[in-house]
Amino acid sequence: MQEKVARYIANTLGLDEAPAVEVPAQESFGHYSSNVALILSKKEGKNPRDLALEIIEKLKSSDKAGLFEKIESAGPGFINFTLSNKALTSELSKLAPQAPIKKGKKAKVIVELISPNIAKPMHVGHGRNAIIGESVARILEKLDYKVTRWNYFGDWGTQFGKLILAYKMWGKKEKVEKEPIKELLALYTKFHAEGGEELEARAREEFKKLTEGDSENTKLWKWFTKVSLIEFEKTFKELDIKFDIQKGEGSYDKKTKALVQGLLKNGIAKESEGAIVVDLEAEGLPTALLQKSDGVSVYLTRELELLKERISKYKAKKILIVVGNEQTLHFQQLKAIAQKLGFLEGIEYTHIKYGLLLNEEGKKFSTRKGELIELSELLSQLKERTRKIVEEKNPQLSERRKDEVANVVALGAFKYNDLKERRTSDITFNWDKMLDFNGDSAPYIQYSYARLRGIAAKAGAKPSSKNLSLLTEKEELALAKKLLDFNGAILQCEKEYVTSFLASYLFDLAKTANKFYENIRISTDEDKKRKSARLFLVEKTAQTLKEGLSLLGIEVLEQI
RNA sequence: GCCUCCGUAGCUUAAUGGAUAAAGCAAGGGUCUUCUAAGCCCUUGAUGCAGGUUCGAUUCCUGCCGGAGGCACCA
Repeated sequence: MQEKVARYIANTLGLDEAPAVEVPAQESFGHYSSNVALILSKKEGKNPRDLALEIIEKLKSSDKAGLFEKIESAGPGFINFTLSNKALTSELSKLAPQAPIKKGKKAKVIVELISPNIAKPMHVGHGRNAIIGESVARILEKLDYKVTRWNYFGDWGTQFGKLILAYKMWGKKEKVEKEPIKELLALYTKFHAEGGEELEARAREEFKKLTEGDSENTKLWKWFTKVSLIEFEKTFKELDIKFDIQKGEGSYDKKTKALVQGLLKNGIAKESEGAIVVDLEAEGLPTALLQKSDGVSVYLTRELELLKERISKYKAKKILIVVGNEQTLHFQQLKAIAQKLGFLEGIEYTHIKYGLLLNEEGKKFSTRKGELIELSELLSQLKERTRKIVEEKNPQLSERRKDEVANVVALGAFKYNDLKERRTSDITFNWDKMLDFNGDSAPYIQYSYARLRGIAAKAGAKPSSKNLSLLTEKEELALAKKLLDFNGAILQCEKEYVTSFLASYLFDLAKTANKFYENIRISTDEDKKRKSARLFLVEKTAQTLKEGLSLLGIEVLEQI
């Protein structure tokens, strides 16, 4: 909206040099004004204050001055505009129906949502990863990109040698079949408890055999993978996430030999202490390891193969990897090598990073101490606690209804908690915060949606965009203005792959809507035309809240 | 030791280099004969320290202090 006005003003005034006019992306001037501020950046030879005054003069004498109710200078370099109600409501009527944003033009995007480890439970961090990734994927789809959601799971490495050995020594088939991940984790933990040089050596031997295609080990490895994925699937379903492709690291291992040979041939890689490395000093990065001295590939090398496949086979134009901050260096090395190889011509390869989830003491959760909060456990606890809150607040609902509300509210709160924050710095896990359903939270927005739906259902009239000019109360105009900013919030999210703009937009919209129906009674409005116009506002707001939340992967309820 | 991220109100967070630094929670006060009180209204309260660049710095640069993460045979 502001951009539109800015462009309009620039056109009116013949300001071709766009840099002279800047418009803030976010409003910072009050809750209810339909003001638009222009900030004039310094131009050569011109003082911002003089420029502001000059523009105001031109605006006032222009033929379209009637679009604005107030045009005034607000300090050096600032101009305040107040859009006239007429201009505002005419914009609003264009929202029915709203034109979709065709920006992506079906370009192929791969989003790596999550990379869980086989035979280990997913913890809260994985949830954060998937929630952020899914929301970014949905936002890109909304903008007309063709998104492929990817689960690149960890099924390779020495720890699988340990697991295979542990199973051979102590494993029971029935137990693994009954509770796969729990049992496999127990075997892995037992292995570490027993410990010792000899066991470690034998585990390395088992892994070596697996890489060489030993049939018994391969069979076990495939089995562990299969049962783990079946169990993961339950959690993905709960989170409402579906993958287009699920592949493990192991499937890229064999090809790495040729890749490493090629890198050695063209001089990108070299030998060092029996291992094969890439020197990245010119890029300002530490040396990267490609192959261990025992000839086994590492994570980085397998990911290079993965990247190659994503570009050549899947024709991806953008590849977005959602993974925590702590892998920044790894990703930088990966990207630097890919660039040396010429993989990234015309390809965007981005690390969407997020802050670590820390325990209540502000430290990284330790796997060894068993501190990790399991995702499935967290989700069921969350639902249980939410169910109690529903029972308290809305005892009149039927039992089935209470379950449904608890599910949708609990998941919404959990997801919103991760999506509302922009920062890449670490966040501390906190039950109370997650269960706080007041204020800036998904339940607040879900509540507002349900209220609006309730009003629409009880109004006894139909919405219409015919007489929007009858909307003159400040709460109505504020809501109208907010509605116009939806697309802007989405585009802003896309720019930096950050979901917080949308989340805070939706919270703002819900807040504005709350003020609207708190102050303006709709069902008793005797002016039928105005009532229909108000119901149009109600309908549009509900639609926008629903669609916005769905871009965050959050559902709404008609009743709460 | 080196590199990266971070430091804003009692707590959790917001602010393309712009206006009087914005919210939520917590605390205190008010508000349900009227479309759902998970709501609405009011009050209290902040940029780690020291410089620099700029008409203007929470934002950019330098140093210091404090926190977290990473740094070739793990992923």
